Amino acid sequence: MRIFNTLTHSVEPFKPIHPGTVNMYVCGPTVYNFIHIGNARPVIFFDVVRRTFEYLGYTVNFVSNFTDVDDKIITRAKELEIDEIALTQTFIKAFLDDVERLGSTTKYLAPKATEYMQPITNYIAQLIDQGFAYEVDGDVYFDVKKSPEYGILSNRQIDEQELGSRIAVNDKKRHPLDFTLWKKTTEGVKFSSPWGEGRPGWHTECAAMIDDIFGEKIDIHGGGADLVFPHHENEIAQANALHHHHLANIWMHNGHLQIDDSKMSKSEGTVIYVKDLTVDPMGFRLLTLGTYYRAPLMFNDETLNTYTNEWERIKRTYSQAFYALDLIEMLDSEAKNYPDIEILHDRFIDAMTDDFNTANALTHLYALVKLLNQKMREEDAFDIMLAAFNNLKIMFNILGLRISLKRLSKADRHMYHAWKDARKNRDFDRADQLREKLSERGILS
RNA sequence: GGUCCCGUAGCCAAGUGGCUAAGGCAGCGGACUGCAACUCCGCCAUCGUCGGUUCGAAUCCGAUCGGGACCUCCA
Repeated sequence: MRIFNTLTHSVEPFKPIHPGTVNMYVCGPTVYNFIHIGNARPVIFFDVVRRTFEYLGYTVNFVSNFTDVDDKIITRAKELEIDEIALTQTFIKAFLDDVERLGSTTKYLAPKATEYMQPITNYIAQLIDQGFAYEVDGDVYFDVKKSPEYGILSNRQIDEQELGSRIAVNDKKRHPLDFTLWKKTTEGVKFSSPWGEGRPGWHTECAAMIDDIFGEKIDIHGGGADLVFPHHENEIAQANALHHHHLANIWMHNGHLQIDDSKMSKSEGTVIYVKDLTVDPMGFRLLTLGTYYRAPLMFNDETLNTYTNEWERIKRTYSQAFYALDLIEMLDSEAKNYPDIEILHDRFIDAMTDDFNTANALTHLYALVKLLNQKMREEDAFDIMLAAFNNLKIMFNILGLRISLKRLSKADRHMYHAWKDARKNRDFDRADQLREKLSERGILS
């Protein structure tokens, strides 16, 4: 397995800290709204990372947090005139529903900031004790000048930044890049701390959770490319201060989704939510996997339709093979080995282990689909069909492409054979009736 | 001002020094078929522009044009 590491800016061989185990953390959502299709990219991609490692035999400890205390949450709760707890509960559930719809697993450790106050305040206290943070009027800031490596991840010189380019400079800070660890809060949900009532800063939340949950450096830390600076830079600064390491061996960042239809641009304020996707979510998942994860992902109606149709095509082949094999009761048979199929499988895995090159992996999946279609046109190629089908299933599992089919009932089998007989006897009225029924059952497609 | 991406056929997208530039969609031409759908076979690009390095470049360097990200809480 080779992975591009933002920290070293190069592709590196993956070496787990503990053999056979991958400890990974992905920055989760701030739960104040539904997630949009851009948020869906890491949800899909890092799920595939996890599945790939699991296929390779690793135990993956996957953690992704919920930021459930934040200014945006306070603002949104006021807008909707509900309390913050109700708001975050609503959107945590909505998030998990979307994750499920996108075909990613929801079975992972998902710590909430509000439930980690003790570890977080302890973490901040340690930073103050060791001289890396300072308190001003109930706020606590991290002192970036105390961190000699500050800028190591994002390759920035702290004094060359255009200060206040987006946000007014806060004069309580010793240096404009100093970031908030604890923020004095007068409204909304607040927590007590040695520095008075307030709430934790976002950057310290993730760092403290990782510290508490894993207790050591982790293998992989992931998130969107926009998090490189300042969020992940700040996480590294804190870990470096307390533990003299970079928090994670490998930092992975997915590129952004680009909507090139101006009518749907962010500047127009029209955001597409995952919950509002009208196509099969698997089509969207395939679209996401069709592009290398670090490259920008082009999204528009045409690309969405292309991949949705592609998914229909793949699904059709899979389903036809499934029923063809079920009809002759071969689904549970032992598959033989065929070099042509082994090669496609191996190439697929090679692509996946080459920094998760899903775009290349898909070409081998397409080749397998084609092979399966060729074999289904032949009269008696069931052995090789079975082998191809089983391998396609493996690829589906790694990519998280979901399809559930029910095995044929006795009635289904009768209907199928009746259809075949009707065609043979040139009773086309009856054949068409049966074809329609079989299509409704999903057996013919 | 700083850091960093990208520009490959109508569309999406691999490839990052060397056989005739993957793959998919769309298109075109065939085959199969009771009809239709599905499916299969075949065809379809010299890599934004200019210059340089090299025996050899889409791949390296420079310039230029065009698009984009980040520079305090946005995946």
